[in-house]
Amino acid sequence: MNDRDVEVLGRAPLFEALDEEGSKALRATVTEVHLSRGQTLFSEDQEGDRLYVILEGKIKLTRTAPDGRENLLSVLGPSEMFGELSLFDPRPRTASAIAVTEGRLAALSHSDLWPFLKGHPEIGIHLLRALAQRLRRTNEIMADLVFTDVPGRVAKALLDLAERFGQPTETGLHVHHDLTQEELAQLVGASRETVNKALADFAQRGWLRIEARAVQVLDIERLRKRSR
Amino acid sequence: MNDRDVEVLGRAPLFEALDEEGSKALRATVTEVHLSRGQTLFSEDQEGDRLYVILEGKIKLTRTAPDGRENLLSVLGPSEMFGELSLFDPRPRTASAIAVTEGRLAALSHSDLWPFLKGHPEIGIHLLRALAQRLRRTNEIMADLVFTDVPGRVAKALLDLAERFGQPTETGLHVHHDLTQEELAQLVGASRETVNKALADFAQRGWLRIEARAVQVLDIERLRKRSR
DNA sequence: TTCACACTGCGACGTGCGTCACACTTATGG
DNA sequence: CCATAAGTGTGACGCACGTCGCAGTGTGAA
Repeated sequence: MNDRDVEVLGRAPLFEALDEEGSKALRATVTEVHLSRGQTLFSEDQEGDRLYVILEGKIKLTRTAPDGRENLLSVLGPSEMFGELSLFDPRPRTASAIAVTEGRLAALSHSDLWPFLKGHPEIGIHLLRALAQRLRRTNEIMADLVFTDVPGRVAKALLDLAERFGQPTETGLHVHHDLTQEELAQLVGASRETVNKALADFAQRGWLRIEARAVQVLDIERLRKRSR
Repeated sequence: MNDRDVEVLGRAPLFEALDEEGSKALRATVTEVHLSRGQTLFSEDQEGDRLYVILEGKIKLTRTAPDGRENLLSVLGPSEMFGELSLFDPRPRTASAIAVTEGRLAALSHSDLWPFLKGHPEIGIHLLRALAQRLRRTNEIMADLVFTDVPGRVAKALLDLAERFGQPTETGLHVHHDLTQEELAQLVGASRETVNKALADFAQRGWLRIEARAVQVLDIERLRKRSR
């Protein structure tokens, strides 16, 4: 693990609260995992005894309905944590984790974490905050599913991805989200075709340019307006 | 506060982890609040410095869209806790809390809770578990919004309410949920009319009988099947 | 370079559910 | 106990979006 990895790890809620000493001790328990695009890290219904922090790349969390249709809970990037629910609430995983891009993860096992948590109660507070934020965000998304139409949800998703993964350029904001339109559709809870039409409409209006697994946002204000 | 209240309070995640001594100390900081049907306990966007545990009655948590439409996040009963998100993640409330029935609550202020949390780290673990469970549940509901049709969601909501508030009788399961059809509709993210038609259809098939703010579930198996 | 397969683009069509309209029934508080 | 409001039941209608079908466009493996 290089210096950059240490920095990325340090921004995860799990490490944020720790001083250098504690952080170093926890890092010592980390295993590194390498994934290539499409590879499954864990699947729904499996027992889970690990928690992950992304060092590099992107991961999607998906749920599969009994009939095989999928929906995407979230797309996560560097410094973000997942798989922790089964640490606090020991049950099988309720989502699968699949690599959207090639990447590397830091894996922390429950058996290492438990004693550490007890020895460092300040982490608990940070984790509670992280979960509270997630819960708020999830409630927000639920409300959107009920009240906002598909184009609006697509606009919202793009803005969120732009905020997290966007790179400013001369012409606008380059958002390399690495998602196929199918995945984007699963993320907003709509069909691939409808999402495609919404994107085409936005492009038509000059709000963005569509690229392979990416968009160039040209008029972020219009997009923002459409998302409300 | 009577013995029964103490017992109800003890089943809340906040008290669950405490021994009699700790529990007693925390109870000493509690203020009791009385509400009548329709009364608002707190509103969206307000600063929140309190957390509540229901002693008696039911509370709904609602969100209001900019255009005034509402959606119901959940309906809570005795021993259930709410308003804690702003304790861990200090921001204005993201939902309003309104009494569905007359009832009584135990209110705990953040300023009393913080030092207590630091002195009793075991509570943190229980709270993490409670939040993890809520997050799982919320993800479940989100998936239903995407994949399940309105009658299916109504069936699911009824089964959930039945589990939490149902009373067995000779003829079936009496579920006095105390919700109007309008509220039930907001809970499942549909219009009042559509929910009414779904209920009428279930009643028609003999799966349940509709009563004022309640249903008699007659064939829980059929209902369960329809919910999947 | 070529073949195969994944991804994108787009029109035709059907339908689940929201909206509107209105009648009827049940609470409730003055 | 009556008046008014709140809640329930049901049909007519339209539209957003899902499904289907197919053509065009990468793109990566051999």
